Amino acid sequence: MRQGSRSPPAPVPHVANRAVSLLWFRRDLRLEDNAALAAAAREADALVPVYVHAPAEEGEWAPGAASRWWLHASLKALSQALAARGSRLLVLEESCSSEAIARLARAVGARTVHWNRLYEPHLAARDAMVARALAEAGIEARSYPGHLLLEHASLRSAGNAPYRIYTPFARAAEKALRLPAPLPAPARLPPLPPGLPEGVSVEDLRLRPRIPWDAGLHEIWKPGEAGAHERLEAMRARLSGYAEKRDAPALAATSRLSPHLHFGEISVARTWRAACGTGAGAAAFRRELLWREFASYVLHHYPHTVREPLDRRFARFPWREDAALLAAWQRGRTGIPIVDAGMRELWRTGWMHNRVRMIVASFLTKHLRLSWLAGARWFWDTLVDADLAANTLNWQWVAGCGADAAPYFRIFNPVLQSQKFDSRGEYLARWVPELASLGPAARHAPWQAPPEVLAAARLRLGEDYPLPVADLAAARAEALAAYRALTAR
DNA sequence: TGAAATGTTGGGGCG
DNA sequence: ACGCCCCAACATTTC
Repeated sequence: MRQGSRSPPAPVPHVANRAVSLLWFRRDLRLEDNAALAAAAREADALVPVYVHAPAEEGEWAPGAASRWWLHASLKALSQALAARGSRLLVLEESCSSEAIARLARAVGARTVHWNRLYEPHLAARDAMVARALAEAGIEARSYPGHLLLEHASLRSAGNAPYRIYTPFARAAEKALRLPAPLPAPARLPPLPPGLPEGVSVEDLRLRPRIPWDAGLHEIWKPGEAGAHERLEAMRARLSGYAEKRDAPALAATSRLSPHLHFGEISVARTWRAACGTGAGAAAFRRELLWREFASYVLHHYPHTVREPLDRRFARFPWREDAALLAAWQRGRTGIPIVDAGMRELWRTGWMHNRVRMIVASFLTKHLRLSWLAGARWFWDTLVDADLAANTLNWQWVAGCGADAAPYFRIFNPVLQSQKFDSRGEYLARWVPELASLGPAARHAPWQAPPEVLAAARLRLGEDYPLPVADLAAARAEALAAYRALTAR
C-alpha cells in the first residue's frame, strides 16, 4: 500500500463497514461540475479516483499523438488537483478496463463505481461490459450524464426517424435543454482506502512524444481545468465580437475551448451558461456547441460513419490514392498559401482555425479528390481536440457525403476564401513566412504574381515555395464531373 | 458555413 | 433628344 507522504495511513476503524467507492475518470478530467465526483464525494467514506489507460481497447480510434500529449498534461493537472484535496489519482495501465476496474474494486472492497458517461458507440459498449462485469461481482455501477448538454439519443424528428439535418435537431435540442445547477468542486475528498495497488505514474504511460515536436503546443496551450477556465473567461470577454470576427483566422476570436471540452476539463453546461446572453455573438457560439451535440447524436445513430459515408452513394466515389499528394497536403507543401498555412498551424500547434479547417478539407476532398477518411485520420493524429464524433461529422460534411452535408458542388476556392477572410494576409505571413516578403495582395496566389513582383520579393516559385499541386479551375471542373457522376444513374 | 455562369438593370458616353 | 452600346453592379441560376 502506498499513500502520500503527508498523510501516513492511520488505522481505520470498522473498515468492513465503510463505504468504499471508485471514481473512474475518463474524459471528465475536472473537479468542478462533475456529477460522478460530486456524488462519490458525498456518499463515500473512502474513495479511489482512478484513470485506466487501455488504448488497445479503442482500436484504431485510440487517442492520436497530439491528444496523447494533451492527455499527459491534463492527467498531471488532475493528479495535482486531487492531491491538493487530500486524495490521489491512481493510474493503471491495462489491456482491459473491465477487468482492471473489477479487480481494483475487489482489492479495495469497493461496493460502488461512479463514472460520467461517454457516448462514442464503441466506448459506450465497453462501458456496458464494465457494468456487467461489476454486476456479476455484486458491485454497483453508477453512471452520470457526461460531456453533452443533454442526453439527446431519444430525440426524433417527425416519423420517429433520427434527425439528419442540423437546424431541426438544434431546435429540438435547445427546447429539451434543462441545465441542472452547477456542482461546485468538493473542497475536500474522502480519504483513500487501505489496500490500494501501486499503479503507475503518468510519465510511465509514455504519452508524450519521443522526439520533442511539442514545443509549439506548450506555447499556446495550458491543458487542465485551470487552463480551461482561463479560456472560458477570455471567451466571455470577447463574446460580443464573436459573430463578426470568428471567421478571421488571423484573429484570436474563437474560443479555443475544443480540447478542454473534449477532455472534460470544463463542463459543457458551464460553457453554455457563459454564452446564454441574447447577443449575436452568444447565439453564434451556442450554435457551435449544438453542432458538437449534433455530431455526437449522428454518431450514436449511425456508428458506421466513422469509416463509411452516411450517404451510401458515396461508397462508390472514385477517391484517388496518391501518397505524394497526401504528404504535400499533410505537411503544408501544396503551393496554395491558405491551405499550407492551415496545415502548418495544425502541425505546429495541434489546432487549426475552424474556417481554415473547412478550406483545407474542401481542398483535399474536392481539388485533390483524396478520401475524406485520409483527412480525418490525419486530423485524428494531429489535433489536440480530436473528437471522433466531430471529426467524422465535419469531414463527411465537407466531402458532401454526411449529415446535412454541404452539397457536392459547394467547392471552396481557397484563393477567394483567403482574400475574403485573411484580406491583409497576416495569417499567411505568420504560417508561411517564405511569402511574407510578397505584398499582401500577391500572397494569396503567388503563382499569379507578375515575375517582377516575385523577383522583387526574392521568391523563386518551385524552390523557395512550391508551385500549386493542382490547377484550381481544372481540379474544380474534374471534381464537379466526378461528383455529378454519382447522381446520374 | 460557395463559386461561377448567366441574366438584368441602369447610368453614362457617344454618334 | 434619342437610341445604341458598354459595362459595372447586382440578382438569379446552375453546378
